[in-house]
Amino acid sequence: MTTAKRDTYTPETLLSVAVRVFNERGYDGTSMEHLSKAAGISKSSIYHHVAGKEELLRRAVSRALDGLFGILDEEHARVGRAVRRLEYVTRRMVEVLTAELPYVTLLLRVRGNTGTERWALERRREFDHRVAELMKEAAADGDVRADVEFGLATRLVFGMINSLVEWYRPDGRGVGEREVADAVVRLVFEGLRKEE
Amino acid sequence: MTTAKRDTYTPETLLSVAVRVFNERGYDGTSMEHLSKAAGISKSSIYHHVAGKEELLRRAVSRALDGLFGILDEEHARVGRAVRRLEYVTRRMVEVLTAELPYVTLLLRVRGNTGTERWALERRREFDHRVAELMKEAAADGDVRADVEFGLATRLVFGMINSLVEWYRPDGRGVGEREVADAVVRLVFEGLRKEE
DNA sequence: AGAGTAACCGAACGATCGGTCGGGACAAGA
DNA sequence: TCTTGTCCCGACCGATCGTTCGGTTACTCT
Repeated sequence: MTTAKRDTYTPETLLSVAVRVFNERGYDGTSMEHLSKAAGISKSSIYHHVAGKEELLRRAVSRALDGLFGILDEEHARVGRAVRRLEYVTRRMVEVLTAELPYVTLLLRVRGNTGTERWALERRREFDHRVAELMKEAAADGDVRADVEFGLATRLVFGMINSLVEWYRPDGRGVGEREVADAVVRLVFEGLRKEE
Repeated sequence: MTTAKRDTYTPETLLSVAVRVFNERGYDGTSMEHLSKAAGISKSSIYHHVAGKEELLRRAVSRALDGLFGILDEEHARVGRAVRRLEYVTRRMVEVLTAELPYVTLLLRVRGNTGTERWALERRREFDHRVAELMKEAAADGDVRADVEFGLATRLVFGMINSLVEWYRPDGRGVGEREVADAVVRLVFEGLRKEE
């Protein structure tokens, strides 16, 4: 049996606990004492698995960033008409956000107080820039409205997608991931007003 | 001369400094030492003007909440067809967010660790609920698309508007408040895709 | 001149911060 | 049985946390 033994921590399982607490209390609002209570082991035992608090943060935001950048490597994000690639990236972003929700949540809340946080912010800006390029291309193709500047439109669309981390909860019988992705794509591209 | 003397702090002027630092470092990531450096007075002097760190937070989020709830009392938000009221509230939210940017920014980032923060979260939920009711009415009128559930649509629209605090900076020659409000209303109601 | 007060300060408080240290319990391999 | 390594612990570290205290300066009012 390969699935047995599951009572001891690994860096990964400890990370999942830590990320949950980070999101509940905020990274700065979480002490190692909080983490030790949530994990059920002593504070010093945490250091047997990870180097410290900041490494937990680095592991978490790395996982989120890998998921996001992975989207840009997919075929549908690289080939085809820009507006179609933009729509694909939009949908995939929703999927990655919901799949890696706690990690992306943490990523979107870093403020830049430490070196790790500043690195995360820089990578985020890089991702945003890549998507903004896509929006720019779609605008050049004449496929998106010209009366909203592409940089502004990009930020607003990012805002809508990223807001998922503030309210989406995957458990139980809420809205499903597919339903959210459909709603976001519809609202972003077609708008709220009923089509006549 | 009534405009002279402006070198001593009042609770209000101290608040504006504190809110700026809170937004730069996060509330939990800001120490009273940070505040004293930013204000140019000693740590203990801060307590001459305000009761403590949490009172600064309470004053700040109160100001933001007053601005937001004030919208709902305005005439255009109370009378008329629901979809028109919704459009009005959307535009006014952008205006309040930009006008009270640092205060609303702080409000949107509270996590609920203290009593003050939990109170702020509760009032925010109340505001969100009021706007969701508006969306529900517009849907009942048949004025907004029926293929996106109204609660989901409300959250996504809130997400787009609230994302302003992550990037909008009023200084210098960036995008103006009016331009942002126009862009948000257009994207929310008409969508990104070019109209044929 | 004297009293009152607003604005500020340095020093210190107990508590908590992230992190270190030496060692105990226990299972596996020899 | 002895060694080795994993996993964990309580006790403790110096630093920093939000806050308090006693006092000084400077201005206003009488």
